[in-house]
Amino acid sequence: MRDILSVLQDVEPDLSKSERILATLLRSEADFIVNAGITDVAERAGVSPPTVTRFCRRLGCESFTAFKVQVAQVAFAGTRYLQANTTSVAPRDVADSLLIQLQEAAAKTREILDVEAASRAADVISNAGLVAAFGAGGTSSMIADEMQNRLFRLGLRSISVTDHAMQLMQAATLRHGDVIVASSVSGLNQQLVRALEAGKTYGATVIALTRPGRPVSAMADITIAIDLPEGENILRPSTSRYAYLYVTDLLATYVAMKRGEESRESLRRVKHQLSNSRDEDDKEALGD
Amino acid sequence: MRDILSVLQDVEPDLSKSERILATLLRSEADFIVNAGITDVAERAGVSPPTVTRFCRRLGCESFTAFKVQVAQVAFAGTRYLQANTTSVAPRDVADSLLIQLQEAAAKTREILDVEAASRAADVISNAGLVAAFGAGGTSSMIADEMQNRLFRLGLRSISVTDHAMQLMQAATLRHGDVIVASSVSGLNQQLVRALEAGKTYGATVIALTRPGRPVSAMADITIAIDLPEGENILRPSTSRYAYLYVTDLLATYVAMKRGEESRESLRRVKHQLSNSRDEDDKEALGD
DNA sequence: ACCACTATGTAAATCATTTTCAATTTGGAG
DNA sequence: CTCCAAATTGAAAATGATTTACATAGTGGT
Repeated sequence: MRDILSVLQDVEPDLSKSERILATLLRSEADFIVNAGITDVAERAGVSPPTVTRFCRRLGCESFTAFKVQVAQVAFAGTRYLQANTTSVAPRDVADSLLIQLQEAAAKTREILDVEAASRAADVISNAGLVAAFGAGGTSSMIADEMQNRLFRLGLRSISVTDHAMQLMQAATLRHGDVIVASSVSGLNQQLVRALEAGKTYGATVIALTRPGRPVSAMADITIAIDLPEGENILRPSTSRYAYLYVTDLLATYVAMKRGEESRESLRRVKHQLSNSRDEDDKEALGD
Repeated sequence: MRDILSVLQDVEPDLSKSERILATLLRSEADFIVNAGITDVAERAGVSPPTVTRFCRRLGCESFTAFKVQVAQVAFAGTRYLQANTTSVAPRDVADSLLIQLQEAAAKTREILDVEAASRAADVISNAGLVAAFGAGGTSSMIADEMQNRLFRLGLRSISVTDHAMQLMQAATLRHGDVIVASSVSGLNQQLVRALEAGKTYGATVIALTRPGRPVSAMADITIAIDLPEGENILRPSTSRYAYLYVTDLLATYVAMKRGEESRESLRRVKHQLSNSRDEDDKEALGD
């Protein structure tokens, strides 16, 4: 289902004068439209209600109400998200823009997510002798650490290796039943591929969180595909870290559920030790 | 502005029988409601139209149309996000549930975010002699690392310290003009507080990403408040990591913008070296 | 078992939206 | 420049959806 703003972009060329006024209103005051009747919208734009109806039709909506729903879906947080690629440097606008990028990255990932593959991966991890999380570079090493951080709490033996030489060495020590969880945003990391290759020759299973159809994925037994377009603004961070973090969370949650009581007991122990040493409120989250 | 589902959760206890049917329908078939009239909704639920109107009012909406807009804002991805607290263990449901938690965490953070404080914090960081990112425990140490990872790319001298003893030692070496960025989800971490105290006595400015009104915040010159309720399901991860990551991104982006050309040049260099050594496609993101 | 209060539905009334149609404007050809 | 045809727009009527008012059924407490 296409969103109403991209439709607007398409039909904009053959819009009439009054309709262009409405288009501007839509882009700048979507939150107003969402909470107004057709009369209010017409008045604010200085056109007549029938013109508004016609505008909605032209945008592919059956009625004004259907149109409003579409607008609401785009303006979901009720505010100024529509200026997602705004060039504004006002702090509030930058914050909003960043937020919508985050939301889009996560939603897109969920959309293309192969839950079946993720579930199988969680199965393999649940029964692993050792889980080695491999990754290098900003996002990937963060994910490797996070994966380790999440899995050890569930009572799994796990390590994070973010150095290529160490990955290769660690891979050499693996055996059948062990698992490598490899993250690579580009999917091109040759040194990582070499480590995975080594691990496989010793019987380890390779799970890759990466872009499909690239060397890292080719080496994996199970690939959980994550494929996001990167933004163009070099000053802005890549949103892929949210996608990777989401998938890591998901895998950890699946593993926790599969292991059930075993994981619960392990988490309880971790928490017990933490709250003992810190005399903190028992309700605090696991790990600061 | 509270979202309609949290309102539903609140008022659920004093809902009548028919209204409960509608609540179920709302949770399971929001996408249907969004594209239907009040008559259709009434029919599908087996109740009368006035009951639907009354249900909407109880949820704080002026009219059925206003209600539909609210629903559309929550169900923006057109699917089944609404079962946020589902007890289903089907992989797809778990994935959706995790996603909505992520989205909510980010949206909530954006809502209560003090952009003015964040902007001031970015100013301080931009002009720092050294930025020391402190954090310990799962989320906070990840954030400290990430902060360092983001800032050094912008040409700032920065380090990440995730060990309490090292934090104290490092703090002792700081001087006027240096900055500590401290993360603490609980806000109670006493050892972190001690390190901050030390840093301040030597003239460092303290920026805290933490829960307001707690010891860590009390020690900070600038607090960027992050305050999220934690879920009850122990097997599920805390969503606060997304909120912290979001704020980290935001700070890094502000800093990058404030430093402008200086940061751009630094990023370009980092990228240049990376692509030289890896012979990767030049379009790849900075750092894997 | 009765009463009072709440919940729900029916039908009428209201209100918003859409359709129809007439007026105005625009663009092109003579 | 002027006239005509087509497209655009708005006023008013018509439609259709939603809400209100009221009556009935149900529920819980004394």
